[in-house]
Amino acid sequence: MNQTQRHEKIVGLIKLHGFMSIDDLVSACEVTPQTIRRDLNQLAENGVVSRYHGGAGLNRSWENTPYQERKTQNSEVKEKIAEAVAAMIPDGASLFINIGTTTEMIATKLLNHKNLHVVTNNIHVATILSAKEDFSVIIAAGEVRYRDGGIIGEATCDFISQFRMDYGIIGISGISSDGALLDFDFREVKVSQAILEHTQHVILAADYSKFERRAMVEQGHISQVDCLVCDKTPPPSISKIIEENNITFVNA
Amino acid sequence: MNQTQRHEKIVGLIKLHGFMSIDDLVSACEVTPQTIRRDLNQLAENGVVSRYHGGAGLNRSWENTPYQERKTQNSEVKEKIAEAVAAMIPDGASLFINIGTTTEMIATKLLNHKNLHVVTNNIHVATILSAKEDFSVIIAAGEVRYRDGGIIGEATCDFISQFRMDYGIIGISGISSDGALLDFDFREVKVSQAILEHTQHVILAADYSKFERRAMVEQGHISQVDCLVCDKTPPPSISKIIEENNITFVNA
DNA sequence: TGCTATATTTTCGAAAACGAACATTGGCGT
DNA sequence: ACGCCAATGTTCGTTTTCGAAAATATAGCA
Repeated sequence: MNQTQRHEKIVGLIKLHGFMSIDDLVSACEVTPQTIRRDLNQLAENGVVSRYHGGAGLNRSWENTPYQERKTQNSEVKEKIAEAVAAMIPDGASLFINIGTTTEMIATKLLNHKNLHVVTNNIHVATILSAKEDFSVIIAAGEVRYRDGGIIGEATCDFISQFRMDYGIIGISGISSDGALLDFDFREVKVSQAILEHTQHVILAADYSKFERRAMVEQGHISQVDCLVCDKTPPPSISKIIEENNITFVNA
Repeated sequence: MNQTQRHEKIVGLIKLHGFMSIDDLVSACEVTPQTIRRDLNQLAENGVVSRYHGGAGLNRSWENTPYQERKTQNSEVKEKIAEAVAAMIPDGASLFINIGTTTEMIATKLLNHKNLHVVTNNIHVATILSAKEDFSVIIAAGEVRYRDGGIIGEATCDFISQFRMDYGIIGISGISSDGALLDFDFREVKVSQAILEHTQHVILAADYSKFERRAMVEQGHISQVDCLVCDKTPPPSISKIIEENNITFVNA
């Protein structure tokens, strides 16, 4: 096996397992640790993998830096929001979870629940939750968006519409001052609308930064949600809408 | 933040990133490296994460030892088969990829291709391939099986049947001596049948061990495939069928 | 208050991993 | 055959990480 082949093999193994120690790779490739170190350093220089003391793991920025950046942006805040949302979901509930880095964080916080029935169009959420044996995880069909693992398209909407769930957990790109929910991709919006229409309790998870963000496509209105979870009290204009529509506000 | 919360946070971060170094966790949790080590050792003892020199990563056996074991079983052989299959797929082709550890390996080998159109019912394949911007990856709907990330069910079949692809890459649980293709889960079989029927060139990837394995459900017959990729020449009874049906045999 | 148990930091010697320098091997072209 | 070059193995001093033990902090309770 030549160097090129070994590099491919190493990258493959790392992608498969998430992390490989030097020792693992030594026994897999049957070369000396030194050679593996050289390989890993080269691969890390090219940005293919991330080098750590003792081995190498998946690249922090898997060709999609913007997504990974967003993922860690505000992660403290998102975590608090995610915990608050997870606390609202009882064991055995059925729920939708849509696209968004916040909803992915929520998924990780749901791993201690029991017997959840989840329908999602987020491939990462599905992967995270499918690790639990007692969960039933159903994934919607459609094209997988390379940026963030979201599944979108007409087929997705049709599929979503077959269900009627207890809870719908939705993230959002932005909220305008008149209470409109905004997003960037109209196909994603269609899916969110379908979720809004087929859910009893809609929980909107949004950190405060969303109130200042503008996005192109209108997805619905905040009056359609039953509960808003945020890290701060929203601006006055929104607060007023929340009161008028009897929306529960949770300050995480 | 108390110990329990920190443990949750650590596990969450590791699940999110695949691997976390001690330093990463120190800055994330704002405690001493010693504390992180103690936490990680505890978590590793409970089998929640895998401890490495310099940090901790996803558990090798994420509650699903059998799957991860299968994944590394015969990995040398599977890799050769996967490379052979990937070499047969031209850039820009459209293809189905079904469930199986071999097919996942094939997916990693396809990452150097360009402009592929992929329909799959394997969530891991979708995750692997969605990292490529120029691929269009479409995932089937249905329940996500916790053991191996396979998507199965009636909705899956209906969805698959909408397409008509150039190549179908299928794995298999076993092949009986009369050439019947066998599997363990009848819902998975339905999906495979749908793939067989809607594909021009069917490529069956099977290492030699499959010829000795028995499984319950009949999925089809080897005469339905156009190409068999294996690491050794099949047993005589199968070889005869291959010749009679003009099936291309590739010895990886 | 003082006691106890648990959690965390601090300290330090041992073990592991690291990188640099050098020796060895195995093509490859002249 | 010869030398060249890249890849790999080997050796060794340096840096990092590890884990045990002692010191400090925190919380609960009589």
